[in-house]
Amino acid sequence: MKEITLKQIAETLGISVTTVSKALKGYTDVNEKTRQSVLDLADSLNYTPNSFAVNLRTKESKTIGLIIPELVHHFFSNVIKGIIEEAEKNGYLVIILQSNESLELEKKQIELLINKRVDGIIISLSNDANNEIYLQQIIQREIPFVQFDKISKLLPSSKVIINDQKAAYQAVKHLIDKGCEKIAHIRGPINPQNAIDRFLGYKKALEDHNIPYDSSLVYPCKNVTFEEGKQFAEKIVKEHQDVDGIFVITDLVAVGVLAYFNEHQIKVPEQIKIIGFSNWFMSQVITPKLSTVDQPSFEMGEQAFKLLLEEMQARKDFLPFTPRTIELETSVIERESSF
Amino acid sequence: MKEITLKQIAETLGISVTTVSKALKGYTDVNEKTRQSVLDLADSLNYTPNSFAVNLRTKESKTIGLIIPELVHHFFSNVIKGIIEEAEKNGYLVIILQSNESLELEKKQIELLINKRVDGIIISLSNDANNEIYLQQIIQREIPFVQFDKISKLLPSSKVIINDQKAAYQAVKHLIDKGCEKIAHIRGPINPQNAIDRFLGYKKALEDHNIPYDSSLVYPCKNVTFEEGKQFAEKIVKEHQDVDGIFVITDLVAVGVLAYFNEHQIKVPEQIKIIGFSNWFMSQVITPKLSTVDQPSFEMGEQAFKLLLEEMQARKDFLPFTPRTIELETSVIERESSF
DNA sequence: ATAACTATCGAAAACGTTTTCGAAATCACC
DNA sequence: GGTGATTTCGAAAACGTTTTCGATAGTTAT
Repeated sequence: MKEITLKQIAETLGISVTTVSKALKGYTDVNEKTRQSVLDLADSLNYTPNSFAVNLRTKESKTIGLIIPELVHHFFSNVIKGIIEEAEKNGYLVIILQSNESLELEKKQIELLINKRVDGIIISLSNDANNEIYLQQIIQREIPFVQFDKISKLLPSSKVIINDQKAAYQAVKHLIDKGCEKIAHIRGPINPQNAIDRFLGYKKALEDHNIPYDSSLVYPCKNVTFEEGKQFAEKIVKEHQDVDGIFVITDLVAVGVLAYFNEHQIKVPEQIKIIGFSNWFMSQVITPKLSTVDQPSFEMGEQAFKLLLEEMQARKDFLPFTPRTIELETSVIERESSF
Repeated sequence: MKEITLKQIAETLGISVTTVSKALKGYTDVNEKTRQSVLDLADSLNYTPNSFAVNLRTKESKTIGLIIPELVHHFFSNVIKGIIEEAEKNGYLVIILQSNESLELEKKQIELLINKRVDGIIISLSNDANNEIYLQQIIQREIPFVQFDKISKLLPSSKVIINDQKAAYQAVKHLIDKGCEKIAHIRGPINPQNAIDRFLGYKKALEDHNIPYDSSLVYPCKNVTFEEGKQFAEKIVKEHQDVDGIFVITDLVAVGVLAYFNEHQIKVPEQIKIIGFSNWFMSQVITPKLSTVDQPSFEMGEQAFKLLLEEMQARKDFLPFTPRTIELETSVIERESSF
């Protein structure tokens, strides 16, 4: 039950640890015969290098950290999947942590990862995060670092994003094209960049189509939940009887809106048209099926890891590295809720 | 930008590495004055121990591995969340891998984790896994090991499960109580233990209520998807016009069934009543709302980690350890699809 | 004064690997 | 047979920590 080490192999073969190590790592200065005998013995003993020792020696662990606000979430699940698969292809493992949208926790998680000495960090910020010291610290320590989705523009790191403003613009334009003339917006919280951008896209689409902007038609979520969707739906129809379209920050909330309308016999899309964001799976199975904006979540994860890998390799080779930003395409998906 | 080490602290303070280490770790044989000076300097330099060296020295990494069949999955997302939170409370980090329901990948992932020398492994098996060598290997190597949800009874490890047979029995009994007399079952794949147990629960419930079992009413899924739900729904109504109830292996598939029925004006629950399994979030937002069996997924994750921790600590203290199995409670949730 | 403690420190080994550098042995060539 | 090149090997240092085991100096008891 003892662990197999280079030393043991060396002793049974009567050679030095150095030679064993070299044989296993494909160095050329080892005789083909000894090389084979090492390989054979290592194989029969099921030898695998002690990763703790390798980490210490090479100063890397082939492990990255990932921090997201919320695990039980269709969009983030897909991103995680993309990151894990791409990481595995390149020999990296992924440690996942949750910030639960709490600055306190986010800070703690980052410190955990730094102390753990992961080779790199990928993060989607919690709602209130912006340019905190603990985030700058990552960059000061020259830890490879990629932001995605909910980013801080102030932090000079690589980023994977969509053009939220443009995507929102297209969503709202879709409602206008369908005949909506008074469009409400259930927006995300005040701070996150993507909530701001989607709001700006909403506003711009109205302006470009000569619809006056009315700030009382904008409802900011606090927690971005299904329940909030129901609450805002009620508020909207009570405060503005003539609203005929709603653009919602994300599908989960939009589904809440639909649920309220279904319960209160408000016809969608006849009376009010709705479009969500992110293309959650459930959007296509509810009644009526929810129009939305598709966001390439899996690909976002893949790209995030690729950017991180670029930086990790540059740092290892002492090459200069300048952060890159990748912007992925989105598309409006028209379903029953906006026919 | 250099890493702070014990050696550096020792040199600036003019004392030995040993004393610095002892001061930081609270040994009693170090003078209060030197102790304070060490703590102060370490603090101002933001010293954190190099985890690679600590791992090597202590032979543990405070990291566990988690393998699940599929990340984008309401049930598993919740379990993961439970595991991560409980792990973090106890100072452990979690590496997550996906088997994608492939034996090949599952084997590879386990080898990755073993080579990584994680302190323990938690797994929910892929559908075809049973008692493979690479699974036995975990136990032979005495790596702390916990199975949950999709388990192999043959592997002597701790387990966190529900009583699938009982839960299925109650689901089917619920349909019978509601007046169903010809109940079909869309079951999971052939191999997984929980699919088998749910099927047995279905059968037993029929028998106990004097409803003849008819194997042609049982439809086994291959991939357990939304699409399969739609396909089987069509098959069922074509092959058995008089079916008045369906018990479905999991909500995702049940939602597919509902979707087909909605599209083809088959009234649920009037013509056919449906009950799913697992209480996915979307079940409460579709029309009609889906009855289901609630499974405490988050708690399952918590318990899984707790069992793993028990074993990790026992092994560290060279205490004997006997695997334990925890069985969590389920409950039928009655919604519109079975009124 | 000596003996026996106590308090405080540090040298050194150990964890298992990687890599540098040089030594020894073999070979080729004139 | 001497020179230089090539092949093959291994000693040793290094990564940064933890822990054992003495050593020293100071203190108390006799």
